[in-house]
Amino acid sequence: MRSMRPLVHPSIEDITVEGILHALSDPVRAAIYAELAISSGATCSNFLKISDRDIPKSTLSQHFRALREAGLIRSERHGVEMRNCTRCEEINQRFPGLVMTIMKAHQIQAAERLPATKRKPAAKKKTGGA
Amino acid sequence: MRSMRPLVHPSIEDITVEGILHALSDPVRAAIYAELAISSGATCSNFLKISDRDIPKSTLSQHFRALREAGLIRSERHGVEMRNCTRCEEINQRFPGLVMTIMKAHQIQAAERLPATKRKPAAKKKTGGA
DNA sequence: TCTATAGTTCATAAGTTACGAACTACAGGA
DNA sequence: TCCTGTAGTTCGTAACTTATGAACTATAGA
Repeated sequence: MRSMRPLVHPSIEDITVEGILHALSDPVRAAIYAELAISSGATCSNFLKISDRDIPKSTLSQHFRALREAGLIRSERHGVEMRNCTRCEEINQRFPGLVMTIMKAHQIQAAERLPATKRKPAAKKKTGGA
Repeated sequence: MRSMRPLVHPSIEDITVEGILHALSDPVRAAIYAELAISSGATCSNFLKISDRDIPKSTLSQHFRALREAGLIRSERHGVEMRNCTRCEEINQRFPGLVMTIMKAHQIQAAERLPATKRKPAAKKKTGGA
């Protein structure tokens, strides 16, 4: 009988920059992380569809594991489901601005891919033009 | 007769966050990039030894290619050698702070690995205080 | 031309990732 | 208690990626 290995959450000092970059270099994982940063507590199956793409649940489960073992998220079982939240405050203490800047860059890139008409009007800059 | 494919330098709008993160998630590539950020113009064979590790030149060549094709560096042949420099200003325009913050995080991590006596005393902060 | 140096390409072995099938874990009935 | 449904994990394996030695290209200088 196979048993279920316990969830691994590295302690803050065992989190590495390489690990964080690698985890967030995958677009599916970056999308999951971005969503969790907004809606803490989301579960694995909340992500069976990501940006019009179906992701098999075994794949999703591995992505959550990758994020968890890179130290980016914390997962907790609640009954039959798994609630996830980011560890952004801890990580930000150790690597100031790192995760935030990465997610911001992902946002910039996503905005560029949208046709201009679908983009949210950019927040007005102080130096806003004519 | 095999020919030598031309160097590929993506234009700034084809550079992706995923690509940057993936390229810099490798410790050898991050070390190369860090060094290039200081000593622009370094060549491939300047890196045959990195942090006490010997890297075969074919491997190094692939790492330079990965950095180049991710858009992080620009390589130019000068006679028999290849001079490399970062594209940090361009990238910083498009993804503000991204590369700098990543390199800073790598530095923080490297400093932690050194025994305290070997660490450079941290630069004094403006708000540095008792 | 020949020789030396710098770097690239190719073949392939080693490592990593994606995903379906089968499983564990838990909750809520009957 | 057992049964059923839902959530997520593990395993096997196919597909992909990466590292490296050997053989190559490209260039400089004698």
